[in-house]
This record gives sequence, C-alpha cells and structure tokens, in this order.
Amino acid sequence: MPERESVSRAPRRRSERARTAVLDATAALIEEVPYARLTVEAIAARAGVGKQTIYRWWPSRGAVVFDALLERSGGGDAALPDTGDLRADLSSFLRASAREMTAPSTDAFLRAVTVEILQDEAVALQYRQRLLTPQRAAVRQRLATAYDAGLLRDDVDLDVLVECLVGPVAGRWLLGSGALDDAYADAVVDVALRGAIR
Amino acid sequence: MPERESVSRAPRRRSERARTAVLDATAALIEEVPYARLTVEAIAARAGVGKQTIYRWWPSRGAVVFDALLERSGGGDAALPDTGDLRADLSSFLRASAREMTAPSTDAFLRAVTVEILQDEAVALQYRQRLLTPQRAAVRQRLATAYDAGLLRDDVDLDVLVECLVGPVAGRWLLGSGALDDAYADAVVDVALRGAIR
Amino acid sequence: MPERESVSRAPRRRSERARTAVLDATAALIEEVPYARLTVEAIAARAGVGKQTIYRWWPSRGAVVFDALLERSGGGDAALPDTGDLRADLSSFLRASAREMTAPSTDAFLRAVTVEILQDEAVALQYRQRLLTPQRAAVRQRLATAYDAGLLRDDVDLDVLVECLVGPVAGRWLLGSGALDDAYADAVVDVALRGAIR
Amino acid sequence: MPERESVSRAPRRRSERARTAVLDATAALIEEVPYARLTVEAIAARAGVGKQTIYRWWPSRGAVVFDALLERSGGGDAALPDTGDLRADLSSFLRASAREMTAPSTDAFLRAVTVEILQDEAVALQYRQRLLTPQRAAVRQRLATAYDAGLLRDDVDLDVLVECLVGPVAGRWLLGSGALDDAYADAVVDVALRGAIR
DNA sequence: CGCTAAACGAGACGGTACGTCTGGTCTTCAC
DNA sequence: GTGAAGACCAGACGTACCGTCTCGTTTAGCG
Repeated sequence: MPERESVSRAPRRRSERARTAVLDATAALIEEVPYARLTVEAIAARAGVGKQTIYRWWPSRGAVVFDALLERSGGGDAALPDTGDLRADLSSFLRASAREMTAPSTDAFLRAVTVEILQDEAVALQYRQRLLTPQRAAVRQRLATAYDAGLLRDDVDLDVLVECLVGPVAGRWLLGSGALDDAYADAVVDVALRGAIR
Repeated sequence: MPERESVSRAPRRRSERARTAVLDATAALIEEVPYARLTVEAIAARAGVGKQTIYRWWPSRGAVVFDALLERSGGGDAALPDTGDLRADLSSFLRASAREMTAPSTDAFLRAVTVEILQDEAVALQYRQRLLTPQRAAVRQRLATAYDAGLLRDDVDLDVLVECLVGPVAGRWLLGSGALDDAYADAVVDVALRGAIR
Repeated sequence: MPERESVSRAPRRRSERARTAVLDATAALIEEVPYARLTVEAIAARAGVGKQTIYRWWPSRGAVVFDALLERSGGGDAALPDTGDLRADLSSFLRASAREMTAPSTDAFLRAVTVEILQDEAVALQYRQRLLTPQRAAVRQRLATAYDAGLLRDDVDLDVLVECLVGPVAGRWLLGSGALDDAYADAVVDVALRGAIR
Repeated sequence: MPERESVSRAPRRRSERARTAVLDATAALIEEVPYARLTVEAIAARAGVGKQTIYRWWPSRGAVVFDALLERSGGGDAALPDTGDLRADLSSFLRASAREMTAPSTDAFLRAVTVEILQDEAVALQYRQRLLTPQRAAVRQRLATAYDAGLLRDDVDLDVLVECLVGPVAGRWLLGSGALDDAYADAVVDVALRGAIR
C-alpha cells in the first residue's frame, strides 16, 4: 500500500515541510487571486520554496492545484447516511453539496480544478478516479439500498440516476444559471426520484 | 436596434474584414492548438491583423473566443420541433446535443468557452444571455406546450425540468464520466420525463 | 526662386495654418519631453493636425525638427560686427554662441537636430547648407577682413581657423566636458588667434 | 579594486557568456543596421540571449551600446609617445584619431554612442569619466612635458589647448564639414601649437 | 558520527507572450 | 479636394512567467 498517492511523483527523500508549504500556499492563493494569474512563481514565493522544488515533484501547475484540492477534501468518501427515508437522504446530500459549492473558498478551488480538467486529460482522469467516482459511489450506494429494498423501478439505471441528481446542480454551479439553494436541490430530487420510484 | 451586439465594444468605423478574419482565425486555432497555448499573437498572425486591432475591439482573449463561438452558432435560437410526441422530441434534441458536443470541433470550442466562463464573469453573463437562455427557452417552450396540453403534472417547475434534461448531459461532457451516446440521452429523458408526466 | 525652401516636399495647395501649427508644436515639445519620446503622434495631437498631414509634407520626424529649427533661427546669416578689434569681435561672437548654446531652449533644439544629423545624412546635408555654412561664412568674412588688412599670417587657412574657434566650443557643448562661459570663449580665441596673427 | 566597472549594474552570479555575447552582438549590429533600427530584440536574438537578461543587467539600450564601446576600446588610456618633437607627436596622434574616426566601424559606433550621450546624461557622464578624460589626460600629459621643458608660454591653459586640438577634429567628424585627413590634422596642430609655444 | 548524495532556497538563464505604443499608410467624412 | 480624425498592419517596447539550469547550503541515511 503506497503511503502517499497523488499526481505528484514518488518521493524519495522529500521534504514534508516543503510539500505542505506548497499546497497551503496554493490553497491560499487560489482564494486570493484570479486563477489565470495564479503563477508557479507566486506559489513558490508564498511557500518560501524554490521553483525547482515544485517542478521536481509536480509535473504542472494543474497537478499542484489538484493535489491541494485532494489535501483539502481529505478522504471525502464518506457514505451517505441512511435514515430509511431516501428522499430526505438525497435531499440533505444535495443541499449540502449545493451549499458547499457556493462557499467562496470551495467555489474558487472548484473553478481552478475545472479549468485544469478541461485542459488536461491527466488531471481529468485523476479527478474522476480520486474524487468523482468515490463521491458518486456514495450516492449510488444509498440508491442501491433503496433498489434492493424494491423501492425503485426495475429498469432504472442507478448510474444515470446519480447523474440526474448531481448533473443539474453542477450545471447551475458552472453556469450560474440560477440560485443554488435548498429549494433547487429539493426540486431536482423530486424530478429525479419521481422518475425512479416504483 | 443595434446592428451588432457582442462582448466587443461598439464599432465606430470598424473594418468588417478585420473582424471576420480575427474570428475565423480564432475558430481555426481553437481546433488546432490546446487552448492554453492559444495566444492573441497567433490569432493576429493567422488573421493577418495587427495585435492592436484585436485589443482595440475586444477586451480579452476570452471575448474574442466567445464572439467566435457566437459567430459560429449563428442565431442558434431554433425552436425544438413539435411532432406531438414529447418524449421523441426531447430525445432527438438531447441526442443531437450529445452528438454535437462530442464532435471534436465543437468540443474544443466548448472547452475554450467554458474555461473563460469559469474565469471571467463578463463572459459567463454573455454566455447565459446570448446562448444558454435562448437554447433553454427552446426546450422550455416544447415542455410548455406539453404542460398546456395537460400532459405534465401541475406542480412541475419547467425550468428545473429543463436543467434535469440538459444538466446530466453537460456533466458527462465536462467530466468525461461516461459515454455521451443516444442511449444515455434517452435514459436521461426517461428519468426526467417519467418524473414530470402526469 | 522657390517660395519656401526646406527639407519638406514642395507645397501645392498647402495649409499655412497646419504647417505653422506643426512647427510650433514641435518646438514646444522639444523643450518639454526628452527627444527620444518626441513622437509624430504627439506633434500631430499638439498641433491639432492629422498624422497624415505631417507625413504628407515631411519625410521624417527629423525633417520636421530641422524645419522647426530653421523657422526658429530665421535667416541667422547676420554678419559679425566689425569694430576694428578682431580679438574683441571674435570674443563677443564666441561668448554669444556659448551663451546661446547653453540656453535650455536652444540646447534642447540643438540636441534634437544633432541626433538627427548623426543618423540621417539628408538632414546633415541640409544643416550644413542652410545653417552651418552661413554661420561659418560670417566668421570667415570677419577673418578675411583682418587677413586682407595684413593682420594674419600669410599661410593661415581661414577655414581651419574658423573651425579652431568654433570646434572647441561645440565640443564642450556636446560632451559637457567643462563650463561654456566667457572665460572659455576668450581662452579659445586666445589660442586660435595667437596661432594666426602675424 | 573592482574587477569590472561599467554602466551595467553590479553582477551577482552573472553569466560571463551572456555578457560577452550581448556586447559582441551589439558591436556587430551597430555596423550592420542604422542605429535608429538597432533594437534590443535584435541584440538578444543575435546574442542567443533572452531579452530579460539584457534588461536585468543594463538599464537601457544606450548602456549596452556604451559597454560595447568600452569593451572595444579596451583600456584606451595609452599615453602619447614622446619623441621629443611635440609637433610631430601631436600630429601623429591627431592623424591617427582622424583616421580612426573615419573607419566605418568606429564611425558607426561613435555615432551610436554620441546619440546616446545627447539624450542620456548618465551615458554622457560615463563617457566623460571612462573614455574622454583618460584620452584627454594622455594628450595633456604630453603637453605638460613640453610645458615643464619651458617650450610653451607660461599663461597657456593646457586643458584649453587639448580642446583646441581635439575639438576641431571632432567637429568635422560630427558635421562632415570637410575632409578628415592628415592635412587637416596638421593644420589644426599648426594653429593650436603656434598659439601656445613660447 | 562523519561522508556523501539528495533535496533544498535562491535566482539567472533562454524563451514566449503579454498588453501598449508608435511608425507609416489608408480610409472616411466634414468643410 | 484638403485636412482632421483615426483605423489599419506591423513590429518593438519593457514586463511577467515559463520550465531548466546552476549555485552554495542544509539535511538525512549509510557505512
């Protein structure tokens, strides 16, 4: 079992101090400056680190940013609670997601990572594997429970259902096409769930 | 009624030749080079135009790219056809959208514009007003017809319904989390529509 | 006999107002901004004239500057006074020249024109013909009078003598290698004249 | 005793290779293109150096050009030979100077530096200190020897005498007002010296 | 416990592109 | 039909960062 997993290369005699300083500086700067102006030099300066130390361990700015997001999200693979009330569980999850996404700090981070995802397939892959998949698996798990309990239609595709819940919220966040509030979260749950329950 | 509306500034004695050359060059380059390496200098060179001519009429690279997309999308406010079969109409729309998004040319353009949307609220606003809103209005119109015909539940929010159709598809495109094929389009229509019909 | 002579092209139906405005603006700007930053655009703007009007009548910035100097110097071909005292006449001439050259306004103008002379043979030629030669002729004339009166050695070359008077003063102005005061003017006259008188 | 002194800033961990390449490229270009079209970019390109490397160590194009001249002139503080014949020594010095100034390569360099001297007092100061003063001191030294030997008049100012020798030659070079040949050099020596000897 | 190799901070380097400024030309419109 | 206004193509300006490459200086692990 590898001790550290990330987009950065394998450490040999790596300074944990430097690594942490870089990721912290990155997190701080992401919230302070527009992402287009977030430079590796600024990260290095803020972290009190040589540029080479960054380029030694990360292949690109995007990788640093992604690692910073990883560090921040921790495991993130917390399963959805199961109160027995599917609609309520989904609603509280989607409400929490929406709330989180609109927090300035998360918003800035997410924008940065999304920009990288759009331009670098390697980051996109990492994002899917290490953040997206676990998150969706958690939702899917809750739905699977309901499915096994016979609450959902036989012909429903759980993966599609997950995306029908998460997609609209992500869309609003990305495009700013409307308020990302509890009401919206619930409305999405309503539509998706009504289309799935037996 | 203004003759030309875009994110570029109001023209005074502007060269249409230069304007067109810039947008064409931009469209061509977007498909040829990774967006991160699409430079204003390259656009100017390709267009046979001075850099100043670009900076005179557009505030940023993002604005040029957005204008190029506008030019490309033309009106784009084509209404959805109404064959009387709501499910079929939505399905064919979503299938077409998915197919369009995966075309390399559109994909590259969309990635570029999305990157700008994420980093420049002015572009995001323009995108919403001039592309997103008309497109969604078209879908909404088709749904409204069905609603008026009493096919949909009384309590359904048409705007949310639109997003439940479009959001998941956009999500897959953005994150590459699965195939963007006809089957997926239909599955989304199934879930969304089953949750909306009376 | 041409009506106007200068480095500018031949007039056809030229606006005297524009011509004067350009030369005045040039003179004003030469004193206000470092010559390296004196742009044709600035002259045009200051003169309330289109750039094309300048380029239509003058081949280069240097030509404008030179014309402005011409306008300023007027004829300039005033002969040296002849009080009968050669040394006194030369001294007062050289003193006046030195004083003139150190006046900020003349200094700036002279620097500008010298820069052009160094880089544009056409300007250099015009300068020699229209300003330098008349000035030196005036000095030479005074020396010739003395020569004819038998005051100077037979073998003296009057042209060289003129340059031995003017050269050192010009050198000090150009290089700032010492004070350009009356004492220096007199000292130069002393050396040159003592080497020339019988 | 500092190892290198110039208008460039103090080196810290400067690349001698880059420094030399820049000065060599500058020297080459000065002879090839009119000074007005000598750009920093061209120097950088020719030297195989980044523009920033030039701007890091020199404050302006003029400073680079001056440094290139310094490099070229080497010490330059060679004393005048003393054959015992003052007139001959001065004559050969002035003839050599005149010949040197008319060599295309030196001429181009000198024009460039003079343009800078006229527009940048910092360059003018450096020129006086590092090139003009040593050169004049050499001439003055030869004159002083003659003075101490009682060959010159008591009341002669050696500095003025130096300028009466050098000034006319410089004037002809600057203005192109006549041939810069041996005859002229001798004529100037004649006038100046005849005005100075006892 | 001292050697040695690496990782480190610093920052110069060759480059690329930025956004601005100006040169000189060409076009439009008012007088 | 000239001249002001100013857009146009071109290209240099001086700056900001890129990613690479020395520099000496820690620092960690092995021998």
